[in-house]
Amino acid sequence: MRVSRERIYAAVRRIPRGRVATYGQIATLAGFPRLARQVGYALAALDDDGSVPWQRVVNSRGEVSPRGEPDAERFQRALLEAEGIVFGAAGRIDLARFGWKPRGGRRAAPRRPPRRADRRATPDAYFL
DNA sequence: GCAATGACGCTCT
DNA sequence: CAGAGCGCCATTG
Repeated sequence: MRVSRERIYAAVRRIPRGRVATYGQIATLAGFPRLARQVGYALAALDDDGSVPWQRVVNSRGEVSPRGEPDAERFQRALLEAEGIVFGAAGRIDLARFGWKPRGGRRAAPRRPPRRADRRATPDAYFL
């Protein structure tokens, strides 16, 4: 399946002013569950003409994602604060309060059963 | 074509 | 709660 940037931008445009959504959330809304990285990539490639409120997309911990340029990060934070969003002491946004909860539309698809993340070291490996 | 990279996210330590 | 590891996959060199 091909990831469409337009669909990602369309989902971002749905985020109301004064609220934020996570990369994963946008990916799901755009129809590409688990492709959160692609969302960030699409936003990075965005040429900021003001038509897409990219500043309203944050990571799952409610913080502005670190970027190469620290300036861009502060700029994003300033934009959000201008919309009335409050940052906590740890530089995080309370998603329970400012997170966007889309009404209707696409509901969360049933999550695929988590895979074992534990296949790194077998007991034998320790025996060397 | 192959390897590295990254505005992410989840699990296990 | 913080860090480390790994899966994810479009882009880039």
